[in-house]
Amino acid sequence: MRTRKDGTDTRNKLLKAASEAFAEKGYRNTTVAEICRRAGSNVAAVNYHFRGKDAIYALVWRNAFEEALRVYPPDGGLPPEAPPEERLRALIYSLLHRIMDDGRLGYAGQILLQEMSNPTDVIQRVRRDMIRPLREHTRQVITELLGPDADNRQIGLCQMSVIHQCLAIGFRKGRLPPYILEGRPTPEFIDALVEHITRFSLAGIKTVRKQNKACRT
Amino acid sequence: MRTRKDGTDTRNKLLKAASEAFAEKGYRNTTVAEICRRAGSNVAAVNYHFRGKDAIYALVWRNAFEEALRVYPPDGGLPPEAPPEERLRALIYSLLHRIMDDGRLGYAGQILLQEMSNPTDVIQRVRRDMIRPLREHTRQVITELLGPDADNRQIGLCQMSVIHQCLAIGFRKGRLPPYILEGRPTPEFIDALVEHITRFSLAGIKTVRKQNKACRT
Amino acid sequence: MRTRKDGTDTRNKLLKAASEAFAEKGYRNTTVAEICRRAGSNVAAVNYHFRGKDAIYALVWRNAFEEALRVYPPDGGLPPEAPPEERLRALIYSLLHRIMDDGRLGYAGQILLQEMSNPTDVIQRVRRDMIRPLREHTRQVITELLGPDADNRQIGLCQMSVIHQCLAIGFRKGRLPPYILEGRPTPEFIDALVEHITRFSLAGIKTVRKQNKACRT
Amino acid sequence: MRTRKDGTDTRNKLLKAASEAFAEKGYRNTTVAEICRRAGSNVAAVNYHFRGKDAIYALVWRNAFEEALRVYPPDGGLPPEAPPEERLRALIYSLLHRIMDDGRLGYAGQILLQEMSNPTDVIQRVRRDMIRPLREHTRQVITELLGPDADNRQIGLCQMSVIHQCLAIGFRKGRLPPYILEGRPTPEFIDALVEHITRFSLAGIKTVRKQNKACRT
DNA sequence: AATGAATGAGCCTTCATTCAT
DNA sequence: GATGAATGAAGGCTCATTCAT
Repeated sequence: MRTRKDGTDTRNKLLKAASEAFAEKGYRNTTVAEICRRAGSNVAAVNYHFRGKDAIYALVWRNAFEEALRVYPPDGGLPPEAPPEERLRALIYSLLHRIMDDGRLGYAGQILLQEMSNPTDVIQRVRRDMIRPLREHTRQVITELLGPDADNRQIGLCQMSVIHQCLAIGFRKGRLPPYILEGRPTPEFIDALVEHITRFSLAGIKTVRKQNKACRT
Repeated sequence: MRTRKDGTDTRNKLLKAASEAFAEKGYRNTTVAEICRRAGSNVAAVNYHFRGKDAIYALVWRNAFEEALRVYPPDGGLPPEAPPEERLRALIYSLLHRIMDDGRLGYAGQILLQEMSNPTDVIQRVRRDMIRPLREHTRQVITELLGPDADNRQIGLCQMSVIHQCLAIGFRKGRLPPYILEGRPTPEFIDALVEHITRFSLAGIKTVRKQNKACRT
Repeated sequence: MRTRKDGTDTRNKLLKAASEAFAEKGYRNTTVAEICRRAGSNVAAVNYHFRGKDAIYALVWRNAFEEALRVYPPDGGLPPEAPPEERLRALIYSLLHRIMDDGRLGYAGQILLQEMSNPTDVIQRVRRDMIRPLREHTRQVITELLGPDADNRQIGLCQMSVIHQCLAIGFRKGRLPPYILEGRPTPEFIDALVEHITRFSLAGIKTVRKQNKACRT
Repeated sequence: MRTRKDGTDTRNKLLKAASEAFAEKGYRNTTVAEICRRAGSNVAAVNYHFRGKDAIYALVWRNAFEEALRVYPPDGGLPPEAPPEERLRALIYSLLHRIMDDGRLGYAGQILLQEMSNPTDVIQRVRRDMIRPLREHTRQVITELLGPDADNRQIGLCQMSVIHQCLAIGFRKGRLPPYILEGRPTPEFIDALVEHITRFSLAGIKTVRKQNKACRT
């Protein structure tokens, strides 16, 4: 005999099923029917509990994003007065782990990754809104590192240089050449990555800064 | 009365139509029907002349890639003996233009970009095969810059750091914040970008090299 | 804590909500869900209190019909001995107002109109049953006007001629050409209409009557 | 072994199947699937040959309308100089037959009727455009009958009075009381109807005209 | 008395591909 | 060599109704 559940139950099942599916196959290759099947529900379940495919995806993505930020906060627990070098490292650490570590993150990392390498126009606004604070934070750190003489364009370019070194790894995840990483990413490997990107970027930023001073003199 | 074409004609029309369409809307949002309509052929033409959507896409992408490489060779015309710094700059110059300059490239740049920001699993192998030589070339340059003490992982990581700074711009194209670029990318802007990424990367690479020496001593 | 209602409350809310909805969008374009939403109840309410969509619609329509008849009785308050010409005018007056005047009728007029211009097979029987007395009344008046020589078919045809001139206006309501009516129907306009249809019909009926006499002679 | 037909074949089958279905059940109660089934085709056939349900319906309706007009032209073959009384009769004859006579009209009459008693917003524009000339014609005849003193409103109202007496019969078709008509409408019955409506209307119109003269004097 | 989660049947549409010509 | 009619599989969604609570 079937028992009518609480409703939260099915909803959560759906959410979980959707997370799994989206993580594995991305938005486009996941069908509503499959989500419902995985959740043991009827095809109409997604449309009942959420508004449709788009809506449940937006929710799933949002959850994943928030979960990732909760587990790996971008400031790494450092106070705003900490030296910007350390805050840069923390920031890189956070970003890399959000993308790579599915150990503690469950599907979250995968979902983020899927959206990143296969962007959907379904959540454009949500995504932009949630990423903005992160960008502001990064910008702040880089601004400090570049010093008072930096202009907006320089800040923007350095920001891109830093962030995309991290994302690069994400894109490549699972397709990394063996001499960089064998098998799944270990914590040690991620730490090594953090180290590399931090040093590389700090050197780059300092160069830009130096060149600025030279110009000004 | 219609002239019996020799088949190359229709084929080329299809190829061109497909290029246009894929450039504008990407793989997934382009329908076979539309390609054929643009080519003035019937819906079956793609399947007849090629094997199907996947096949024509692979071909189109391949052509775009080769065209881009022809117009902007990665070595920038420099001999292999040129100083690695200059060859790095040439390489970055080449990559950036392949992605951003649709003036001389026609659809090619757009197609590459589409695939980059919306990767298809349809051409994975083709893509990997064609990119490999580029990677080898980059690797060579970076190896020289890092000096004899660098290990494979370091080389790989620096390679990623460099390449993905370039790709980042590609991803963002059209969505760059106004203080970085207003309107469409001008040659001057691309040159500035080349400059930034080159300096930033050289500084990063040198840091890695220095740190290696320190270790060894 | 919510007060346990006695059930009449919710029921009435549903009825009112349904009236609104049906008046605005007609039977087919109104969903059970919307009715319940408007009534502040849950989706099952309609099925619980009534039998389903059909049943509540039948009820709503019946109510609207009765309300309209109450406000605009077909005899217009005239005694049965009043001259048939005046009773015809009263009858036309009543019918036109039932259809057009939503000022005093609330949703009733709209609902009647919706059903008229978009007939449902859901309430066929109810409708026929409720309309029958009206028809009898009209028939009586027309019979008197036609005189003793009229046969059933003539009576029936004249009845249709009269009634459908009125309904015509209803169908057209809101889509009347500007030289007939600008904006919403005013009482004066409706009066003018009553006048037109009455005169037109009386002339028609008299003609039929005269022709009958001629035949008989 | 299946033979690929001409294409016109299937298209026509679909058109015919759609006509049947729409005639029997109206737009809303007809499913694309059923049309295709009746035509012995695949569910996608309608979308392939036409654009979708709406489009095939618009076409079917248009065909029905034109067919009806072809078989029963509104001027009944009379020259424009014929006395307006006769032209009115012809017009009524034409309209009534278009609606009632499915003997010579096939599904056309039914389809027109369906749309009339269950209007679709799918073909609003098409419908209005095709009906306009008819309206103009009717207006012309009535204007002549009303004489030079009639104003636009009077013309419009008389037009409605005339037309809707005809349509009334259409609405009622199949539900006519036995003393008006038993069984299916015979040509004789339709002729009698034409006679009734013509006389009734002429009397009405003359009354309006007389009253006008009175006013003017 | 009332709820609301859950269902299932159905609908229209899209699209890559096939096949007879 | 080329066509285009035809297919079938799938997809997202709507909605009246049911059922356990």
